[in-house]
Amino acid sequence: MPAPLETCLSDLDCASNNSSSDLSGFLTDEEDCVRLQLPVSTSGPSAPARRGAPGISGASDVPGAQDEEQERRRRRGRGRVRSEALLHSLRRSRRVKANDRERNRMHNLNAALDALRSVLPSFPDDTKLTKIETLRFAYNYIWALAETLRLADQGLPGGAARERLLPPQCAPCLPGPPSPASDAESWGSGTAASPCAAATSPLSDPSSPAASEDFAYGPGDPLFSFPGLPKDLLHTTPCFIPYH
DNA sequence: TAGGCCATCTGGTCCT
DNA sequence: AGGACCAGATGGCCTA
Repeated sequence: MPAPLETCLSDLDCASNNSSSDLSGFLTDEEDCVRLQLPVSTSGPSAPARRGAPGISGASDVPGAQDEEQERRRRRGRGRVRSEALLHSLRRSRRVKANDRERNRMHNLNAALDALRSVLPSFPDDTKLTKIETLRFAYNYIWALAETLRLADQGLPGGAARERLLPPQCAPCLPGPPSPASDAESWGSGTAASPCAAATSPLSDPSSPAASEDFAYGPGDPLFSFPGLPKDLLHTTPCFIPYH
């Protein structure tokens, strides 16, 4: 008893899961027809012996014009079924290969995402950013770094610029994600009580979209912070990735 | 148990 | 024609 179609297809899936995208040769005539529980082509020397095989046809082998016509119809029918099966199998093989490519593509995408995570300031141990968090955080990080450079280029004397941008109190102020509550309190406030109050707040920067409600992360979001940069600056870092 | 995140499959669309 | 890309669907795993 040949394996049912579903089994054959799942076999194909298993083959693809083994990263075996080479499916050439799986569509050979008889083998495929057996696998797909379909009639084998009647062409060729072995065809007559297959006539009348169980499950294919109940026709007799008695010669005659009527029988020949029936046989021709039968052969045409078998051919159609066979071609449909081959078409189905062809589609299936293409799908399997496409799945393989898609899987590989997503693996590459994830590898790139891992590479991005690796260059972002690290969070506490065992904390892995999700995909969307990684993208948003990276955006914020780049924005903050660019903002730092921009401020540094505004003619502040070297040491002063650095001190203003990175006041000593702020250097260690973000060893990890701050609590949302404290973030919310310091969001854009720039109060004198803040250890980072001296830092420039880009919130006043008209080019900063930080205040827009369209942005994903608010002041309470831990992804607004990372070590080594002024808190005020960090907390006003925009994120252009809107919520849906 | 509900919700979030993820991997995978799938069909459609666009591009080369 | 075949590959890349995309978005929707689905099911598994984990956590609050």
